[in-house]
Amino acid sequence: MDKKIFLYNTLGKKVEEFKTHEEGKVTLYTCGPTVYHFAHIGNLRSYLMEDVLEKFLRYAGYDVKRAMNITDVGHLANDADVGEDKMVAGAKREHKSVMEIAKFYTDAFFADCEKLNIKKPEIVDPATNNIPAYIDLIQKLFDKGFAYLAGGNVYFDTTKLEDYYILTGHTSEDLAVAVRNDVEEDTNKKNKTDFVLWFTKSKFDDQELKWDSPWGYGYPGWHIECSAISMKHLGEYLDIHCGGIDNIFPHHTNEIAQSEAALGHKWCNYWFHVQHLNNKTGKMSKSSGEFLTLSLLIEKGYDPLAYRMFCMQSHYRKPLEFSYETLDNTVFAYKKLKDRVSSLKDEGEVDNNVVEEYRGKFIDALGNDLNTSFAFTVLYDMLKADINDRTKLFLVEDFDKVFSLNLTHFEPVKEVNVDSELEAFVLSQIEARKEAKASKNYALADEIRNTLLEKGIVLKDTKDGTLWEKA
RNA sequence: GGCGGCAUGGCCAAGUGGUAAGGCAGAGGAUUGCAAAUCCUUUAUCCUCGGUUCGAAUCCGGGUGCCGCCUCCA
Repeated sequence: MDKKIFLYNTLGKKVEEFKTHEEGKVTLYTCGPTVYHFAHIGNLRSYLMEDVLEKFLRYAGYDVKRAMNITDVGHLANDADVGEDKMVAGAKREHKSVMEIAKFYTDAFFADCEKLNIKKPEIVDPATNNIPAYIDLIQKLFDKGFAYLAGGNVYFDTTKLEDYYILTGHTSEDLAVAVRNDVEEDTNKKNKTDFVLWFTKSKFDDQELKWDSPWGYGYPGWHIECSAISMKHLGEYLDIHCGGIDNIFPHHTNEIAQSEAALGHKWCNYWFHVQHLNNKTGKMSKSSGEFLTLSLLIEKGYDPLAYRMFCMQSHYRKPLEFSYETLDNTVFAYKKLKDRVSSLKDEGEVDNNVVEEYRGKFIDALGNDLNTSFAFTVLYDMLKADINDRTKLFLVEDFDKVFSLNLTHFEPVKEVNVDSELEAFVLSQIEARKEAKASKNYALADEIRNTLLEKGIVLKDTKDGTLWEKA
């Protein structure tokens, strides 16, 4: 950690030097997925950039402890503020039990992550696993006078806080005028911004998942899980809390409210928010617009890692517009980059001075509010520089700890057992073509090349002879 | 209506006061029997108007456009 790292902090709305609560250690919390449907590639953009953040912090020398929840309890079903819990809706749609649905989509989520080389956080904890922790936390809020009971539900009283709007820049007047007209107001609340900590009496009666509590049989409000799960695993002081930008209000605002009310001191120092992925019509979301999943991209023939590179070429705090044109652009760039790396020879000796120089540039780029785009520039500059191939390979492998683009995983051109027959055939064809060329029978030479191409074999004539690869 | 973000060449994108990185595509050249691959060269005054400054893409103010949030969403 000899280099300073700077990150944009939503709390304060500016780029700040990153300092951990405990020297050399980072506690990192991520709002996990709600597992009632597949994640779309916009969701995955957030997790992807958070993965880059985590890997970069490790690269820079921090010991990172990261936790993530899985939301397998109630979220509402649709825009109109009516209907049933989303998990229940998902279960009905697919004729499965709620917990089966949760398991299915949790697995699907992590399968997507794996394809994108997103590391699974070492701590993943489902919301349904932590009911006693929510009850403890809510009890604490009662003891301290922040919670009240109304109409059977437990609410958090936001007026008891000094600065409820710390994350958003709103004022209480703003919301007083603003509230959307399609939302049915909850008359139990003392204040508009108060939120539910525990439901016993819900508009949504067909909740399948309910638990006993001191306030009655019911289920937790949707903010409490993140506070409780984070504190359970990461303690009273959190370094970084990540999430999508649309979680700033109300979810993260309310997390801060309940956490700091319970703890009696500042809870989390840095708030890291990833912007949306848009398409031409606007935000990609679960409830509106095009629902593009990773599986769909794969079906269309895209390498998930090309999507990873697509995201990293842009900045996490900029809205990114998805289009196939731009993705195709990245597909070419990714292939060219890998080809370039694969052509490096394992020659020379690793030059440690050069390594340190470029590692420094790489850390400077990413340490500047995770400037992934510039990190690629460092990579390209390094590949162009006048240094030996082994040093380049070493650095590519090193940078790839953060990029995670499998830049040094080359497809084996020849698989000894499986393709030896094919290899012999191709080599004989190459030899035949060479002879044809030597006798200036170009028609035959081209025919051989075209025939191989139809079989998916691409020939490359180089100074050292003809090479081939499977397209 | 309130709050917030964004606006750089065909596309993506860096840049945080000193005179426009990088990638992809395109063009020209080298190489090739021709191609592909590879290598070299090459393409902008930064949405608009005004201000501050010796000097602004970069700071300030007014527009315009796009996007998000305002208790379902990453």
